[in-house]
Amino acid sequence: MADDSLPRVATDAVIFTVIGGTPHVLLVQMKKKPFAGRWAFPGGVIGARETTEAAARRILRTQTGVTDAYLEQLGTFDAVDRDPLGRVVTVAWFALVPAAGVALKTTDRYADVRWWPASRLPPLAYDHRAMARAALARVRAKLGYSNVAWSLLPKAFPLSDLQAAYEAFLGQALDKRNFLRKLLALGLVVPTGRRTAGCAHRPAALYRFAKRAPAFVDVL
Amino acid sequence: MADDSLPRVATDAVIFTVIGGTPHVLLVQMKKKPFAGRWAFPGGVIGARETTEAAARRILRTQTGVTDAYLEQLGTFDAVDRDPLGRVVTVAWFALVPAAGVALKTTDRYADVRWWPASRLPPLAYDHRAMARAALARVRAKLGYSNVAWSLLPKAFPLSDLQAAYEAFLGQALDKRNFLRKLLALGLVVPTGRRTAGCAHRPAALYRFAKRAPAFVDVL
DNA sequence: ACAAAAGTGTTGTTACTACACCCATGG
DNA sequence: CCATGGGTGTAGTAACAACACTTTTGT
Repeated sequence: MADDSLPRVATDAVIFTVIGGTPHVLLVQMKKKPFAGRWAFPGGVIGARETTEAAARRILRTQTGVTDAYLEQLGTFDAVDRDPLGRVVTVAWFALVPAAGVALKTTDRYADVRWWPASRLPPLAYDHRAMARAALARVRAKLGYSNVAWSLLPKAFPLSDLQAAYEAFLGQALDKRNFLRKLLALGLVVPTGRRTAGCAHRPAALYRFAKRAPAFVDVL
Repeated sequence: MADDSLPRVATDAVIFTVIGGTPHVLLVQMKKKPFAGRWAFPGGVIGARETTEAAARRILRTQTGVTDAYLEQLGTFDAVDRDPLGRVVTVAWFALVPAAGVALKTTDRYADVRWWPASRLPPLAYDHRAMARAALARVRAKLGYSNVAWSLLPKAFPLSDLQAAYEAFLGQALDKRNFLRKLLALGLVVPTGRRTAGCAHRPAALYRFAKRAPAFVDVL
């Protein structure tokens, strides 16, 4: 048993993706009391010589297999009674991953793992509802002033997919022409020269991000 | 002695103000080894039933007497070796206070307390240099898209003081006319009807913030 | 031929930037 | 009367928003 006077330090990972034009987050279903059956963000107490960032990367890898996603510290949640079993201070991180090629892996720690639409979450354990709100607000803002959308898409993508990702998180429709113009003018995306194939309509040009690394840009 | 396998949780407070047109931060001089004589942000391990926000408010009150400043979580710093005496995870908060009416109070914990110009800091203890960089970047950004500048000024102020605060943090000159127009158009400041007096030049109209509470606005 | 999504230009409006002179007060 | 900072308007420019039809492919 841990010393009652010292808080334990944990990490929670809020993992976002876009599925079918709407933002989704990864939730796990808890096994243990007092939240058995409840859904929550995957997380846990950090190792003795582990940083919270390393823990977040570990969780991301364990649950999704993704290793190079955009990962950012969201903030620390430390209300005294947030965990009924004792004082736990948790550092939340959020990640953006492309939906394609992610195979969710359940572990024996959890009863289930699932993508949930970010706007229709089930009741969550701990203070994870507030965490979800904060994370969604952060991602929305971040998309507007940075290039982090690269982390939501595969290396090459039709422009409509990128636009759909923006529309999904921003919750509003954007104009195709203005959107393309802006992104090209900023040098954010560049054409690969390749095209989509096998879809029942005109093939789309594939683009890639000029930089797949965080940068500040006025997208909107 | 604390259990070596459990990190301790601390808070550090990065307290900003504007003095003579340049941004300053509050630093304390450490007494104890291994950083005796070094400057650092005031901070310390949190109480058993204390949140990091409460701790930050306590530190702010203790060092400056200020109780109602804008306070925001900056982020958590948790490199394994950031404290040579053992694992300490610290949650940094930053505050904005008006220079006028702040009487710095030293405590017996520290050898000295002083305002330092944010661009010319002495060597700092721990990872506080990185903390300072992050805090300054955050404040700069925040001033651009929010009304938090209210926390840097007294309740009534001449417009030139507000402009000086912006210029101090942004590091660039702004145009008087454009600045006033923008703030009025946004409804961010309103004239009080009163004027400055006793200065050796034309008296300035005093303004106040429409809201002295956090809000999002496109200032720049 | 039809369905489905891709691609492509122009125009009006708005917001931003740049800029210089006179005014009120204290000493 | 002089020094100091306060106060005020306009015009050019650049960015943004709104908008509809044609093209290419698969079935």
